[in-house]
Amino acid sequence: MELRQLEYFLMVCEVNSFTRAAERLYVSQPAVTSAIKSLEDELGIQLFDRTLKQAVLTSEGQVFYKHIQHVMHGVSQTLSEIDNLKNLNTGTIVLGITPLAGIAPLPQQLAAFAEIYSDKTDRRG
Amino acid sequence: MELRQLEYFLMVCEVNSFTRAAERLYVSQPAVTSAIKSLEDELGIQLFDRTLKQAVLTSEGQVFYKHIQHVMHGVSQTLSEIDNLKNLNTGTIVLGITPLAGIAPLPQQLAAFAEIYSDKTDRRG
DNA sequence: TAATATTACGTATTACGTAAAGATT
DNA sequence: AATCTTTACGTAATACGTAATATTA
Repeated sequence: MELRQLEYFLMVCEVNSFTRAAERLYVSQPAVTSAIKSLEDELGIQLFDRTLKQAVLTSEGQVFYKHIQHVMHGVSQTLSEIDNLKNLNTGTIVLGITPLAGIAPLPQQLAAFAEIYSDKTDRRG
Repeated sequence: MELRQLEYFLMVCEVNSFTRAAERLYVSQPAVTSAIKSLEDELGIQLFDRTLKQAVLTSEGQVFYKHIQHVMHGVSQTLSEIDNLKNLNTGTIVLGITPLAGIAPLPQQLAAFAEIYSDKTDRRG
């Protein structure tokens, strides 16, 4: 099971069509068919009913859908948080000071840092 | 980002070593190195500090770890639920009856079904 | 030097697109 | 007939293992 397959799966669920899902994912229809098929094979269940004009979830597919929605939401949140870390919107600064260095230059350095990131710094006292 | 990479990542976190993670995953060390490295490249952050003898999470790695734990737990739950569905431990039976068929044979048929799956049937009235 | 992680490289797997065929209304 | 899905197949990308190299205590 791969995230790519799950992504394709959610898209097919949303648009109820392999063709339209492929369009939105910017891949070919066969790519979607193949991904969903291998997913079904691995899970050992059929996810969609293709007998109708629309691709509609089977009852098992519905169960899978609910779970996978949560999983992919978690993935999204993870990537967002990582992006925040990279942009320094979130983060923790660890200060280490040796006795010899002294604390004399500290206030000035902290002020300089806060100045640079003035729009992003949360000054707690 | 792929589930395989996340699986490798969690294992390295657990054992604090690429070598031991590889052993537990039944793959070679280079496979783990490569998977983690491509994950780091894609995320744009460094997940582990390798300067020490042990592979230890960076601060960003710790954030990623917490999120991914939840994601993978969700994946596990999903697979468990699907297994339950396949084993008929969970499921919904939809009954459809046409007027012509009549309801006369129904009680007998339901009784027969409940008999077969007596250990798994939740009879609600 | 002993233990650990990385790099190099050849092989096998597979995701993809194009083209053709099958299936349902 | 028209629309949607699947199958066939060739190509490009990549996951893996073995072997060699680098790095740190």
